[in-house]
Amino acid sequence: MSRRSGILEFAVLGLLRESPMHGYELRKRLNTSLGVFRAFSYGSLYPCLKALVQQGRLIEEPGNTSEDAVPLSGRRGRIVYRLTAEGKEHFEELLAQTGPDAWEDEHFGIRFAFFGQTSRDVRVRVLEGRRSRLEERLAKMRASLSRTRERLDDYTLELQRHGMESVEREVRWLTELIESERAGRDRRTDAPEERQSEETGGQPRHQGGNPPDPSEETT
Amino acid sequence: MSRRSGILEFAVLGLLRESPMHGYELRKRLNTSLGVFRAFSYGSLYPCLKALVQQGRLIEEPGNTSEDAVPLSGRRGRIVYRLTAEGKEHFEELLAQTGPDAWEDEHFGIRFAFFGQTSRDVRVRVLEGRRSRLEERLAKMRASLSRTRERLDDYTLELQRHGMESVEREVRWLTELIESERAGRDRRTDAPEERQSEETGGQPRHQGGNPPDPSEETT
DNA sequence: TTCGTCATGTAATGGGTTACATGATTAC
DNA sequence: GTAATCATGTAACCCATTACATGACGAA
Repeated sequence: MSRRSGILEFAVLGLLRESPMHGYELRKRLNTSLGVFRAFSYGSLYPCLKALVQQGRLIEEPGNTSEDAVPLSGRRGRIVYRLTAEGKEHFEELLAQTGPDAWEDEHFGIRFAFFGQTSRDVRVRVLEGRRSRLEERLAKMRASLSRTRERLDDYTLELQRHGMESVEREVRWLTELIESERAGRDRRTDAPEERQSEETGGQPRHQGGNPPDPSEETT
Repeated sequence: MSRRSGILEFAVLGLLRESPMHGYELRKRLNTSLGVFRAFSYGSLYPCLKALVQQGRLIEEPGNTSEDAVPLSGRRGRIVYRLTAEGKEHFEELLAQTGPDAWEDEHFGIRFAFFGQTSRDVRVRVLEGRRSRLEERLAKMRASLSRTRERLDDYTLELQRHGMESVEREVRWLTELIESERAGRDRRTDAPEERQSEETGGQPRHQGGNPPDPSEETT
């Protein structure tokens, strides 16, 4: 019950995979690192966490994360959430999915944000999917502009012009990204299995234990 | 009951002010002219229309819009909606509002789309509101980038970089628009009341009676 | 006669927000 | 001792979507 699909679950699992956190902090990260697009509220976050616990993807642990300073007497309850093995597995399945959802406006951003944990071929597929999605949209916009009836006033026109430019810009951006993904050795359907190491610089995941500084609210 | 505020109502009133239409056509216009951003479905449109009728802002009229060709036997029911005097008044009130909602992502686009029917000072206020909203956002992004802890991987970084560029681009766009609005004579809080005529070319509103061509689905 | 498009509608659901309630801890 | 921030949670609502049901009409 309560499918709890959607973007939030994905983001939560992704962030918790990097390191365990409690809800309050999780929400902040959601609205800074990833939150350029969306801002989540506690009203959605906590129920989501609960559901994930019930599904066995997360476990709750009592407070004091790892900070030896300020050790016990952690503020009130302070429940730290950690991914279970099952949760990890589930997240990896989600990462591997390249369904048409992956390149819709809302999903794409969050997918991209976790590209660091995504295999190269999935990355490329998502980028290409996104690009062709946008190209469809462009075609439609151009068609609608050339339809001379349906006369729009100057403002509507300006709005569409600006919109189209934005989309074109994103297409160029995607093209660059795709090329640079391919540049990392890959003649397409040849090599038995890529070794991935220097491609993105291989940033270390899971450094575990965040600095004791909570940093301020986004307001 | 059923507040029915939101964006849809605004768009519906705005489109119907330009000329009466039936639901099906309305929806198409929603998804082409204005729909660069949002796509509405019948499931929201029809209930909205009904509510507006109940509130006395719209009246339903039976079929055959004004097309002398294909005169009677119009496809099934075909209910044409027309703004009442009260509806018109209500829409004008909405147009005049410059509450902080007006420059949020979702609202701004639709507000802009009806700038043709908006007075210049409101236009400027909305544009400026939007711009300072985006500038706030930029400041926040820059702050979060300079916070060196909170180390993000390359992809997250790239995403934020691209996001910031997009926002900066929109800010420049807004600035140009604001300047060109001001260029239309206006030394700010001086002139008793502007006469508006040549500012946007004064496109004729309300040409009344749309062409008999329904134009195709956006699919 | 069947298919595609036009055309209208409803019930169930979805995925989130707002506002509220609670309380501990820290800084002044 | 009081205000701000940290921290967790719930209930009520919002605004829309999906899937479905219905049916007329024109063209192949």
